[in-house]
Amino acid sequence: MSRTTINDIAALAGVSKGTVSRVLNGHPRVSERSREAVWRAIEQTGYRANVHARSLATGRNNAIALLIAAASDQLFSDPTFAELIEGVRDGLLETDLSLVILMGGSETEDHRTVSYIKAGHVDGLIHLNPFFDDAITAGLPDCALPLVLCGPRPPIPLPRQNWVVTLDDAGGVRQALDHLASRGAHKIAMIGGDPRGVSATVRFQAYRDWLGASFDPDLFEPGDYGAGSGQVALARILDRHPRVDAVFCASDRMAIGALETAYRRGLHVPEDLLVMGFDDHRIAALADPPLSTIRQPIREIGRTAVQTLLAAIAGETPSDKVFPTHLVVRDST
Amino acid sequence: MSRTTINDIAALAGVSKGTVSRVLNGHPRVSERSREAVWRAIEQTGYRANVHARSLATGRNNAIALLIAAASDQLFSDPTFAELIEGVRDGLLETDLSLVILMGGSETEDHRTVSYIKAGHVDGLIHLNPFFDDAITAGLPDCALPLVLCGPRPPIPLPRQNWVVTLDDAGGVRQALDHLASRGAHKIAMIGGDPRGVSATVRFQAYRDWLGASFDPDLFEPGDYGAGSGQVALARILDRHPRVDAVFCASDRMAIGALETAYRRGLHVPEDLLVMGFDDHRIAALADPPLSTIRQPIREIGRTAVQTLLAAIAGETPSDKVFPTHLVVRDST
DNA sequence: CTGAAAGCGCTTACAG
DNA sequence: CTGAAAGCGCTTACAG
Repeated sequence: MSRTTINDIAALAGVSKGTVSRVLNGHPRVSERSREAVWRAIEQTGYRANVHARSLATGRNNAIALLIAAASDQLFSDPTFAELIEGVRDGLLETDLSLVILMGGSETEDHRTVSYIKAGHVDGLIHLNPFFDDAITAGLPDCALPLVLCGPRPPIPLPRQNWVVTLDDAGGVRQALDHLASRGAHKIAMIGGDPRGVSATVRFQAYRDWLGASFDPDLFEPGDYGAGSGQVALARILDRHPRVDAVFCASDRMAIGALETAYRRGLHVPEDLLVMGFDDHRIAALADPPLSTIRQPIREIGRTAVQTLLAAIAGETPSDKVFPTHLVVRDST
Repeated sequence: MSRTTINDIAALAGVSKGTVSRVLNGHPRVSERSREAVWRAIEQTGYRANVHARSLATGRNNAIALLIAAASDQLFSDPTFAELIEGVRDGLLETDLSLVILMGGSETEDHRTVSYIKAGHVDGLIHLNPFFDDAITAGLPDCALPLVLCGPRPPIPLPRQNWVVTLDDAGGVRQALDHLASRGAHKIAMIGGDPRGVSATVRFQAYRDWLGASFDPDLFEPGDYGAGSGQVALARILDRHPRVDAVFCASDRMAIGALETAYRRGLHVPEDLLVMGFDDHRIAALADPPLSTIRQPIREIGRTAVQTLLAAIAGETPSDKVFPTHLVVRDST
C-alpha cells in the first residue's frame, strides 16, 4: 500500500534509478529502449515523483507565491483582481510549478507571509497589489528571491531582483481626460482608488498634472474601487460642486455607482453629466447607459508577470513591461 | 552564503543534530542546558528547518489544499466567500501548515487540481463550494486524503474520509419564510443561488417544501448570488406576478439588487413588498432600508473546517458539524 | 548511454 | 538525556 518510488520503477523497467531519473527529467542521452521501458512502468503503476525528495536534491521548490497585500472584502470583490489571478494561472498552465497564495492584512498575517517566504518555500514572488505601507513588501528588502510587481514600483526598499509588469496608469488617465475634454467637459471630477495603493496614487497624480493650475482638490474623492464607494463619492462631489459636467472613475464598478447617484439625482448621462470608468470589465458594456472606459489588458499582465518571473528564476534578465491602455467610447460620454 | 543547516546549529550548540531535531520538535526529554544552547544558536543564525527534508523524513507535507470548484467572477465577488477563507486562515494561524489554494473551472484547471492532489502535495483537503457536477469532486472518490466539505454533502461518490462542516441551510430558509408569513405575506417569491451548487439546491428544496401544495414555480427565479442577478430576477418575477408581497433572497447581495428593482418600480419596502436576504453580511445593515436576513456563522464555519481536517489528519474521528442560523429582523420586513 | 555512489537536510528507532 | 547511524526518495557528477 506504500507509494511506489523510483526504485520500483527501476526494477520494473530493468534499469537503474539514475536512468529512471534521466527519463523523468527529459535528459537527451537516454536510449529509446530504456525510455520506453521506463514510461511503460510509470503508466502501469501511476507513479509520480515525490516532490520533496526532488526539491531536496535539486534545491528548488518548483513553487511560486502570489502575494496579496490586503485581502479585504473590497479586494476579493474586485473582478479585475480575479482576472489578474486568471492571467497568472494561464501563465502557469504549461509549467509544473505550483502556486501558493499568501495574503497579508493583519499583523499576524503579514508576519506569517514574510516568514513563509523566508523559510524558503518558494522560488519567486508575484505581488499583486503593492501598497505604499504594506508590511509584506516592507519585510522583503533583504530577500534574495526574484519579485515581480503587478503595479507601479513603490518608492520603498525592494529586493534587489525586482521587476514591474503593469499598465500605463498615467497614460490611461490622460486618455480618459482628453476624451472628456473633447466632449466638451470643463469641470472634470475624479473618483480615485484606495490611496494606500501605488497605482491609485499614480492615477491621482496624473489627474492633478493634467489639470495643472486648474486642479481643485474638492473635485477629487477617493473610493475603494467598489460600486458603493462610487455612489457615495459622486454624491459628495455633487454636494460641493453641483455644476460638475464630467466624472472620471478609477474603476468601472465605481463608475456604475456614480451612474446610480446620477440617476437618483435626476441627472441624465451623458446629457447632464459625462461618466467614465477604467478597466473595461464586462460590466462596463452592460451598464445603463453603457460605459465609456479605459481598457487595460489585465489578464495579459498576469500572464506576463509569470513569464517574467520564470525568466528571472532561470537566471535570465527580463525587463520591465508597461502595457498601453485603450480608450473605449460608449454611450456614457 | 549557503543556507544554514541543522549541522551548523549542532556544531554551534555543541550537540548532535539528533538533539537539535528533538529541540525543534519539542521532544520532552531534552536537558534544559541543550535546549538553551540550541535555541541560542538558532536565533543567532536565523536558522529555519528545510521543509522538504523534513517532509521527506516524516512523510508528511504540512500543507492542506483549499479547493474552489468554479473560480468565476461571481465567486470572487462574493463577500461571504471571502469571509469563509478568512475563517480558514484563522484556523490555520496557530499551526505551521501552509495553505495551497487550488481552483477549478476549466477542464485544464480541474485536471491540474486533481493531479496536484494525487501527486501527494498535501495532507488534507477543504472544499469550499461543492457543486453537483464539479470535476474536482468527481476526480477524488479514490483519494485517500481526508476531505472536509463546507456545504451540504453532495449525492455523488466521495473519498471515504469525508466530513461536512456547514450551516443548516434548510432551517435558515424556514426561519426566513416563517418570519415573512408572520408579517402577513401571502405570496412569497424566492430568488435562489446558482443551481449547480449543492447548498443552493437545498435552499430551494426547503422553500418548495415549506410552501407545500401552494408552491408555484413561477415565483422562483435562480440567481448567481450577485446584486445584478437579484435585480434582474425580481424584475422577472414581478412581470409574471405583480401581486407578490414578499421576496426571500438566498444572499444579501441579491436582496440588495431586489431592493433596487423595487425602488425603480415604485414599490415601497416594506409597505408594498417585504424583502429578506441571507448571510447577514455587513452590507445588509447598510442597505436602504436595512435588510432583514438570516445570519450564518460563516467565519466560524471556515475555522471549524480546519479543526475538523486537522483532527482527521491526526487520525482522530471528528464528526460533521451543522451550525444553526439566526433570524435578524430589520426594516425591510 | 548507463550504473554505482554520494549527497540533499531532516527524523527517529536503537543503544547506552 | 544523547550520539551514531540508517533512511526518506530523489538528482547528478563520475566513471566507464
